[in-house]
Parts: sequence; C-alpha cells; structure tokens
Amino acid sequence: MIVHIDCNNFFASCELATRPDLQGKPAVVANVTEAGGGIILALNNEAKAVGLKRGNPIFQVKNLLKAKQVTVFPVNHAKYEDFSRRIVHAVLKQDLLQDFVQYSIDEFFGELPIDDAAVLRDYILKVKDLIFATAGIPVSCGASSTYTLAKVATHYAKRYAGYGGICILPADKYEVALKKLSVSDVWGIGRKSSVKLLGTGIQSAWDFVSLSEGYVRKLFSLTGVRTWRELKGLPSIDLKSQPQQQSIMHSRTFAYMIPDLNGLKKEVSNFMAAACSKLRGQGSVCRCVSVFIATNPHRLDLQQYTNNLSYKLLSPTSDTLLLNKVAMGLLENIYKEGYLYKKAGVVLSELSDSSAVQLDLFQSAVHNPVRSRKLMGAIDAINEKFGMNMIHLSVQGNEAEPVEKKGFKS
DNA sequence: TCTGGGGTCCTAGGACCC
DNA sequence: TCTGGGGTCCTAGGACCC
Repeated sequence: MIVHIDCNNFFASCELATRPDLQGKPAVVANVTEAGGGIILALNNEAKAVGLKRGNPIFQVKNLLKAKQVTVFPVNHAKYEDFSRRIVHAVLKQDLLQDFVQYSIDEFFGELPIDDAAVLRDYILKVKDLIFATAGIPVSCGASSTYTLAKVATHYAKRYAGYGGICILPADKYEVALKKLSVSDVWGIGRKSSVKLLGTGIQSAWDFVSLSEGYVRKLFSLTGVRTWRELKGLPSIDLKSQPQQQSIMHSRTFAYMIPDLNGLKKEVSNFMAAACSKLRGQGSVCRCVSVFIATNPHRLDLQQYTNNLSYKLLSPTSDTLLLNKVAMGLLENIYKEGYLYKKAGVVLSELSDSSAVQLDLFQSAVHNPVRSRKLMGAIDAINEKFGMNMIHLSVQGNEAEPVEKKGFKS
C-alpha cells in the first residue's frame, strides 16, 4: 500500500508550532511587500472559517484581517525548509516506511506491505504521532494502491473528522470514493482540464475513470492517461526513480517597478547569489544559466515586454563570480530601455554532482576551479556565520542604499 | 495603489542529419 | 513544375503540482 502524508496548513502550522498563545485564533502567512502588496500563502482553519482564502491579495482582504484580528506572519521559507528537513530525518531515522519519497516541502509518500486495514492504520498512526512529536506539525494521511488514490484517501482524511486524520482506501471502496469526488479535486487534473471535462458532462472522478483510454489520451495526452490508470488502481506514476533535481530558480516580483539596467543588475545578481548558495549547499554544480525579466502584466496601460536568455557553459560550476558574470551578460542582451520592469529571475539548470565535474579542456587560466571552490567555501561559511550577504559582489548593492526606492511605484 | 515563488512533464514544430 | 523517408535534438508554450 502507498501511504501519503500531507502536512496540514503547512506554512501556518510551522509559524504556530512555536506560538501556543495563538491556539484557536485565526492566522495567515503572507508574502507582504513594502509596497503593501502580496497574497495569502497559507492559513489555519480558523482563518479559513472567517472567509479568507489562499491566494487572496492582501489589499483586498485588509478590512477582514483587521476586523477578525487575524495574525499575519511574513513568509519565512528558511523556517519551513527546516521543519520539512526535521520531519524527513525523523521518519527516515525511525525507518517506519519503505521507499520514503519527499514529494514537496510538505508532502511525503512511503510504502507499507500491509493489507490489513487495522494494522495499517496503527502503523500510519505511529508515523503521524512521530511527526507531531518531532516538529509539532499535524498531518493527514491516506493509503491506497497507487499514489493518486492515496491522495484521494488523504482528501477524505482531511475533510471528515471521523477518520482521525487517517483514511485507508481499499479496492472495494474505490467506486464510492470516486463517485463522491469532484473531478477537479483529482491530483493531475487542473483548472483547464476540469473545464474541459465539465463541458462534456464529466463531473465526478468516477465519471472520468469510466471514459475510454483512447478518449482520455486524445483529450489530455500521456499525463492524463497516467492519472486515469492510477485512479483505476494501476500504478503508473514513478516518484522513486526521480533523478536529482533539474533546476534551481530564484525570482522575485519587485515592490517597485525598475526602469534601468543598473537597477535590474543589482536585483539579478542578488538572485544569482541566492541561487548559487543553494546550489553549493546541496553539493551541485550547473552548466546552464538563464535570466528572465518581465514588465507588470496587470498594468494594461503600460507597454509589455518579457524575455529570457540562456547560456551553456563549457564545464559546470557553482562559482558565484563566474555565473554572475554570465548572468549580467545575458541581462544586458535582453534588457530594453523604455519599459518598467516588475519581475526578474535566474534559473540554474543541467545540474550535476559537484564531486564529478567534467573539466573543460580549454578552461581559461583566470578561472581556477580549485581556487574557486576554496573562495566559495569561505564566502558561504562567512555568510552562514554572520548572516546572509555579509560578503557579496559589489553589483549586488548595499542594503543601506534603497536603490529600489528610486523605482516607479507599481 | 496593491495580484507569489519554485518546480515537473509533455507536445508540436522547426532545424538538422543521412 | 515536380521535391522521400526516417531519424534526432532543441525550443517554446502549455498544463500541472505544491
């Protein structure tokens, strides 16, 4: 049986894990910006009960937040990654699940060779309790024969208090479970596909399963067929043999719009520093660098422009200096004067393990990989000890000079 | 006034090869 | 004027996920 573990209201639960004083009170996590923008990223059940929703722009619900005295936590990704890591370590250490896979920051899959529902439930309860004891995070669990059906089970575990957070879905219950499930709640069927299906009268997950494979193939291609098969109890998704991560991205929407190349250079080099630090942190190197910039798509009154450019290095590296030099060149190439930029980002791709770097025969003498590794190691160590960006490239700018303030209000 | 950030996979079509 | 058949690789765009 496949076991699915889903942390409840993860970001909000992380914030509240250390705030017992806020028990029973509404709280949300939002990526608030200095310009007053931002959206709600996560909410506890109390915040949901007052009518707030994930994705609500803060400015639209400002009054509601105030009226209901909702606590707003600024998003803190480092904290959530830390909680996530602790959960993974705890579960792996106790070895309660086989083939444990981390699917996202707050979702995990594992397997148990147990058919008996009562025994299975006991086992899963141990995992659930362990996670709560370790991290203070409540989770919901589902178990069934495939990943997709296990997610269906979790869906019910979350919605019906009677399950106590654990729902086991055996083969003789597929039909009733899928008949009660809207097709739009199926993992793998998003908004576009739901509209398509509802248009042809397909409403429940069971309706979807009842379609022919050929029809599903034609409408939704291979991914749709996989979902369709999984709902029938035929394992068709493989999460275990996922190779290493394929890309690292760092991007931001700016509080203010930036008109000039130098302003963008400062932002992009900061993104690059963060991306490289993450790259080295996981012991990887990258061979491909991309940079993208975009204007504000919500400002229909302004000229729109978005572009991206990639560069493939001769040999992979994790050197911030080298990668940033490339990024600055890419940025200069795609930058066009006369636009107000609202968002930019960098992507590092074609990742590989840093221990097996293929050296470039024509490597320039200027860039010495051994020296680079020592320098980057020293930078990471200092930034780790004294705070992020204690050491940085001069183009990244100085926090004491709020350059972005010179930008245009969005 | 104000609308996130970080990922994956698949497909169609074009460029190119023999 | 007419213009094959069989491949690979790359890219952009779309859809999905959390």
